[in-house]
Amino acid sequence: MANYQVPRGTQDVYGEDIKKWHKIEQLIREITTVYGYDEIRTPEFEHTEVFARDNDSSDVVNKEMYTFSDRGDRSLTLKPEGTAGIIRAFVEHKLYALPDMPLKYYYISPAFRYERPQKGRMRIHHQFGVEVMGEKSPYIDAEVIGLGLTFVRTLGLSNLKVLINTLGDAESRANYREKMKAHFKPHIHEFCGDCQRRYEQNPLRILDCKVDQDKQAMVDAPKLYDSLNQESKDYFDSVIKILKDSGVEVEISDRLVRGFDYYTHTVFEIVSESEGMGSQSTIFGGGRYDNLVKDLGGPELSGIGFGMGIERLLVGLEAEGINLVEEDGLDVYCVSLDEMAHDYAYHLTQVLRLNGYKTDYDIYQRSFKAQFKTVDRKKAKVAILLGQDELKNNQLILKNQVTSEQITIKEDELMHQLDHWLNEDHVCDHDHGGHSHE
RNA sequence: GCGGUCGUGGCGAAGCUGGUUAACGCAUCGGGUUGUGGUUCCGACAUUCGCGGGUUCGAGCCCCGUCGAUCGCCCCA
Repeated sequence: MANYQVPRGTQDVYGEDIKKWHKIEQLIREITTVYGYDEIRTPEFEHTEVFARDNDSSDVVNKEMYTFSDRGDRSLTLKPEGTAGIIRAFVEHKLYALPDMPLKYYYISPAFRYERPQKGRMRIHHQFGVEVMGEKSPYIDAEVIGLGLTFVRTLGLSNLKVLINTLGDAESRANYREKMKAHFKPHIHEFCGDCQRRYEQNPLRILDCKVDQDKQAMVDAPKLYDSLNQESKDYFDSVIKILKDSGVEVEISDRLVRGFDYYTHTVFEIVSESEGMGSQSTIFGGGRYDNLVKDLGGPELSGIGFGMGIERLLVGLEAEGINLVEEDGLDVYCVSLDEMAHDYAYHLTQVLRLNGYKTDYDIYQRSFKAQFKTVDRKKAKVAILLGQDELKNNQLILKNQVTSEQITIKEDELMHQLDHWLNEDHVCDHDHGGHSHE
């Protein structure tokens, strides 16, 4: 039996939902513009090695990638995240040679991950993300986090928590890694299978474990911060200070490690604390990466970025009862009373549309009553009534649906009257519909 | 990848221990004497219960499989 459902973990977006997406995308463009970020678009798939680098042991890379063969022996992978492809482009086009560092990019892109779907977790989801590459400064870290926060707050989210941590530089991490291995060595057999695997591959991630959270060895585990060298500590302290000085309340979370192995120094996660997020509460998260550019064949340049799941953002907005889209009704609806008037209604509708009025008419030539119901349902502000008598005398009946005022006018007065009703009343309203009739 | 719940018209949702007309609400459409709606009244609207197979004289209700959703784990946006 053919399966004509959307594939698992994917969805169609239409109706009210697509309007929310438009709103979000519009705000992304506005805010990134103000912050000076340019858009970058990279392919939906890359050579597999762009994502699967030897030193990355994350689950996303290890078991969730959509990898396929490109007819020959080339292995390609649908992008599971946004950063790697952008770094690849950064290196490939030698963008680091451009005059004004750092380079600031944003993207809106699908991401593909083979996972078990859940609320706020799809097999195709979309990320809004930014990357700032080529310079390393605590001000940049603060700016990136601030940009993301400004964005979600502008949309209306307020029930948020900003978690932040540092992984330090390579030296500090190596140092910590040894301490962790030494600490867990006598106890590791008591831990879950995942932890035992992490112990070998990336001991830092043991801290992420939810199962063994309460074990004594976990509680006593060495703190990452204590293994940091002075430079790493200073860097982190600066980031925190700049954030606090700019009014961002952060919660330092020394258990925050994050899934991708390429992070160094600052890592952060902005979570929604609203009920109804399911078990996926991170709205956006990211961190700094000192080695990724080099790993992808470029020079030793640092970068930082975040990824924000738009589907998950939508869940968060829903959870806080935020309505992004207000219904905007028609400006005008043409009601016609017989066949001749109907023909006239069609032409009048076109004229009004060309003049920038959102106009519709009844294509079915239904009854007067039915047409008026549509006037209501479509929230038309003005109804134009067309009948034999009016046609004969070159007149139109205009009914203002807001005030219920009804007047009969000459045909050539129409534009003036509509302008009066629909525009002049709102001269103080900066957010008017944007009619383009001069 | 593991465990739980669920899947009935555009939407929400009944359906008793399997029995034959698949409630009800919202929305939609038509009408209440031919040119004024949002109220109200009347009427219409699922050859069919995610899909496939099985048990049975008979299944939306039972069994198996499958697809999907959802919750928790894992992981992440």
